Amino acid sequence: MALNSENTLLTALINHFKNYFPLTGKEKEELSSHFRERKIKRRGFILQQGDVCKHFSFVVSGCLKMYAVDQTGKEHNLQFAMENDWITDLASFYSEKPSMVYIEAIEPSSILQIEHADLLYLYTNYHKFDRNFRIIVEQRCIELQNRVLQNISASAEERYRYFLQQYPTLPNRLPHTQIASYLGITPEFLSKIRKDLINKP
Amino acid sequence: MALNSENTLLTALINHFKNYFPLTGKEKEELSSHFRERKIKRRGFILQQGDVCKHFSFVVSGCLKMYAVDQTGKEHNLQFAMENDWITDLASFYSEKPSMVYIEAIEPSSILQIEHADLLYLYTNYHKFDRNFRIIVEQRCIELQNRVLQNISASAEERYRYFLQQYPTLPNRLPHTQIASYLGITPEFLSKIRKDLINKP
DNA sequence: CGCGACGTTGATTTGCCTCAACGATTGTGG
DNA sequence: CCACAATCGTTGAGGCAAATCAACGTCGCG
Repeated sequence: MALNSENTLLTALINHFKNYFPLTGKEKEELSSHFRERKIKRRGFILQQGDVCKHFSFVVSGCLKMYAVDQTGKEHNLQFAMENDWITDLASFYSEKPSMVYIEAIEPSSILQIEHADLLYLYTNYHKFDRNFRIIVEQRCIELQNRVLQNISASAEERYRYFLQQYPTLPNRLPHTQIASYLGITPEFLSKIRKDLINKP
Repeated sequence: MALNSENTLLTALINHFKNYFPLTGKEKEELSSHFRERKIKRRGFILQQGDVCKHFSFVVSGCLKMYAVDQTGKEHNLQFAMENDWITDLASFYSEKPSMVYIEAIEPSSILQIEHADLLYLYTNYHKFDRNFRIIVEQRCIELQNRVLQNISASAEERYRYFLQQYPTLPNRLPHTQIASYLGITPEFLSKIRKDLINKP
């Protein structure tokens, strides 16, 4: 498949890699032959609990969430992925064992997906993909560690303030109950926090 | 520096890499010329808040902790690193900006450290180091995500049980107050949990 | 239209924290 | 080697942050 200006999804991915170590022409071609475009509608799943996570996904537009469901049926949001984010269940993807989580579109979304074997092919044949994905995962690691720090040290209100800083636009895009689930609090309590924040910002 | 059987610290590191993509002779030599051995005594620091984190460290023996200190002076443990673990403040290490955390030895420890520029040299010249560090960071990512899930979905008692499963030997090696700090609860409350667990296991 | 998701409010309960006190242990300097 | 301080683990009383449960109005959607 030739690269051309009409292939807008792929150009978003190529531009994304410019933030790391930019790709050569050949590497770009490999992207186009190993990543597959997919449109996901609202409430569509790209991974369900019990299935093996077969793809590493790049979000071109829209928004997805990854979450676990506990014994009582409650959902716990682990990650939101918007434009230019990556999302996958790393544990299931590399081990090829059944996943414990769901990945679901919150908005109609366009994504680019690569399969496990194809990504290994890119890793094996191109140093740069190993490097760029190392960096991508490192950044996710930093985010996760910050989130752990918040969780073990900060109150619900502080965590919400931090969330607003980190994702200023998200409260406009998704229901507050989703944010509450991400923060590890109830929707009722988040409602109270937001009321308090209005009075004393 | 020649490789020989007396170089026990380095052989631990080489053996560690056998879990990933094992190193060639040349790559092993690069390890020996870019990693530096260091003994850290109990309560010794390899990183203090405000300093730039200059090293990526591999723990050969002993145990270290990484923690943040909040406005009230309380410590919050982000990571324990024991034999064959890696520890660094990724955010500071790659950005070369001042760190927000401390890394301190809990036990007398032997570690191997590589500096930022030297690690970049290995990344640039050896595909395999980019790959192996990608995998190391991915595994840390999986751990961190599991911990976030625990934090947003489980009670203090459940988190402690999970901790015991994950690190069965740690409670013998370090004070419970350190574990409480890791779990995000007070030492007093952990004491109560442990009392309850004796009665109903 | 009517149903189901959402946001809010209030009353009540509970998980966990704070503070204070106490032995037991560790370790450290004289 | 001892004495004394510091750290640790535990217990209990009281308080607060956040959950639970129930109710209600709103809105978007089939």
